Amino acid sequence: MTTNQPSDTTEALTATQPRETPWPTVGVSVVIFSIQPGAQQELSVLLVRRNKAPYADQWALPGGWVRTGEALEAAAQRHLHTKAGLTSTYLEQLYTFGRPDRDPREHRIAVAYYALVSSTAAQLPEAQGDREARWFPADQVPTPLAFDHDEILSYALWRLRNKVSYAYVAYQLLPPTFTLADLRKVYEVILGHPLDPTNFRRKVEASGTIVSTGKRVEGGAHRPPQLYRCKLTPDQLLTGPPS
Amino acid sequence: MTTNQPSDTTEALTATQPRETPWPTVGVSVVIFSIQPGAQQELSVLLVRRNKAPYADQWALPGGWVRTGEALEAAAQRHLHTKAGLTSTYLEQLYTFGRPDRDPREHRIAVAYYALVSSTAAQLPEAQGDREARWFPADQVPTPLAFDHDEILSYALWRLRNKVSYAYVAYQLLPPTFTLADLRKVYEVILGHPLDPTNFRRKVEASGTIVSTGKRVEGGAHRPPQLYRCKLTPDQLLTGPPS
DNA sequence: TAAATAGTGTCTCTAAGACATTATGTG
DNA sequence: CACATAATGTCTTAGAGACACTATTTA
Repeated sequence: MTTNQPSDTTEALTATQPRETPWPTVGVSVVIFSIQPGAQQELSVLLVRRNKAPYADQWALPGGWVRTGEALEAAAQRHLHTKAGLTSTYLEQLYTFGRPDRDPREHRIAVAYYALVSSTAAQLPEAQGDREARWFPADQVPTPLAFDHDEILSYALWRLRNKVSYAYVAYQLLPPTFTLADLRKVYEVILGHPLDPTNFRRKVEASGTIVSTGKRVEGGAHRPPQLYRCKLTPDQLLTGPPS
Repeated sequence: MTTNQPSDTTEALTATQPRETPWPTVGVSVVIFSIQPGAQQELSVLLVRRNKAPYADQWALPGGWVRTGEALEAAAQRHLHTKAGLTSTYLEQLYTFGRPDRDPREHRIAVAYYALVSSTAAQLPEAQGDREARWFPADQVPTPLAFDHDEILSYALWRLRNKVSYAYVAYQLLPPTFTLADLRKVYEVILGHPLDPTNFRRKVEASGTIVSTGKRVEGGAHRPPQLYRCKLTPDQLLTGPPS
């Protein structure tokens, strides 16, 4: 019975034949999104490379066990921190995946979350602990991912693309101050198509979710844009902005 | 260890002090919606009365264990059937509730589903198995419900009200043939406010989701309305109709 | 033919999108 | 001054909602 005891070393099992647990076990998986700073600003996802069977050497979503007595979201935050070295301002439950054969070792249910981290905080990851961790453009991940993580990822992408069009989640991907062009870029990158700068400005300004800091970007080759700050009231967190 | 073995009789435990399980256990809870036929057509929810501690005699959502090797949705369907005697055409995962203290006995995670059953199929329930089962108007349930079921129910209501405004779920609550007034009533009951019959008709007809059967309702005191049938194409299942 | 509900036609208002135009900074 | 991007203003169009009006059945 002790071999059924959950721990992070349980994954060291090399046996790939299914194990009969007395009931299904539970883990969390986290899809971590960010927009990488630099030239090609793309929507990116953090993946870790597995170093144990099953799916050894394949890329996977960070995640792991839920401990007895631990809230689901706390478990997600914990794995976000220990596996990816990140702290997220935004963490939302996605869906729970429970196909009995999704893990060849045993019936393990995964509660999937997605996290948004700001482009400033997202720089550091790389080589976290013993596992290799890397950012990949969201539409160019090294498929197939381990387990059913391809399915989880595409669902997360769908949800994010959906959510961005009716809620103010885009700010979570930006540093504290940003230009309107930055904000627009976030929407464009997530939605996958360009937006009219004119109409975008009008909608965002009408929403009342941003305040000018008075400062401007310096060093640009041309007319410098204003720097804004996000000002979200609680009731604005749900309903939203551009499409 | 055998006392930790999940089974439907585990609930017979009378001890209310928390039990340390090696890891969290998993169950499903199902919010079953229907619109009861008859005079006051209201949005209703099926509840079962608990006959064991904890929360003995209180009303609760039907649900129970997920078996090892059983898919989550299959577990939801099974409990829908055994606890409520119903078969649902529509079953959708809602959210997963995992607060460690949500069940006083142990850390049990609940994957919540909601089901829509047509008003014809919904007649029969009552006295299913040994437990009392009853339909309650969705906004007049006997609070507090057992566990965190109040929270689950209000989330389900929020989701249904939301979903009805962008997806064609209303048809799931109706018999195979129905009048436009019937369909409108479903929307009104879920949304909680009246809709303009004129504009409603226009939108539904424009959506192309209904076909006239050519028949009319007979026996009415006045001009008889047409009977329609739902004709949903796969790509219409997601995006939608009236608000 | 009166009552009641089914079903049609039309108007207004708002918001999204397209796009022309003006403003202001840097080389 | 040339250029590039920021920011403003205006027009068109599609859709939601309000509501006046016509049609058809039964008592």
